[in-house]
Amino acid sequence: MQYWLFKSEPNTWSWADQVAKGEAGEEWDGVRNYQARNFMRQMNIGDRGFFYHSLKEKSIVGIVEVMATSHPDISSDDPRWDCVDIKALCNVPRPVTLQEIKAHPTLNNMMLVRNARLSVQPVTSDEWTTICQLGNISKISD
DNA sequence: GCCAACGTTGGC
DNA sequence: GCCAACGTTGGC
Repeated sequence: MQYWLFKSEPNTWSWADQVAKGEAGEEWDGVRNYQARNFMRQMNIGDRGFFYHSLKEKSIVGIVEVMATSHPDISSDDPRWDCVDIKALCNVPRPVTLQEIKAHPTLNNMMLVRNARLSVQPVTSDEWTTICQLGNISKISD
């Protein structure tokens, strides 16, 4: 299993919006960046990701699961763009802030720090574990 | 509100 | 193929 990070402006698409979709999930559409698209093409069903709120909040607030692999993004008439579908798995009881990430020796080299603008990014298993600990995520139910 | 970082576009 | 100009994003 691989780990990822999905970044969203909360006023455009928030964690609450994602949670409201429940098991139905939602297409992660609208990505118009080759690097982000290529990461989505690498995703498999069951991969997990952090849901990050940019702008004012700047924190990881949720865990999602990839429920459909990459397919054409119907929100674009340009065939270049693909997207995956994700569903909310659980909340992060104690949101992990960008400030903490930057200050943490295991996390301060994350893509989120190095390239804040990339909207879909890979996360290493070390980073995943560390953030789960910081966020008080004891166990993710299946 | 400002600006740095990054990506894209288009002229040459 | 280079690079200047421009638009967008997101942290501060």
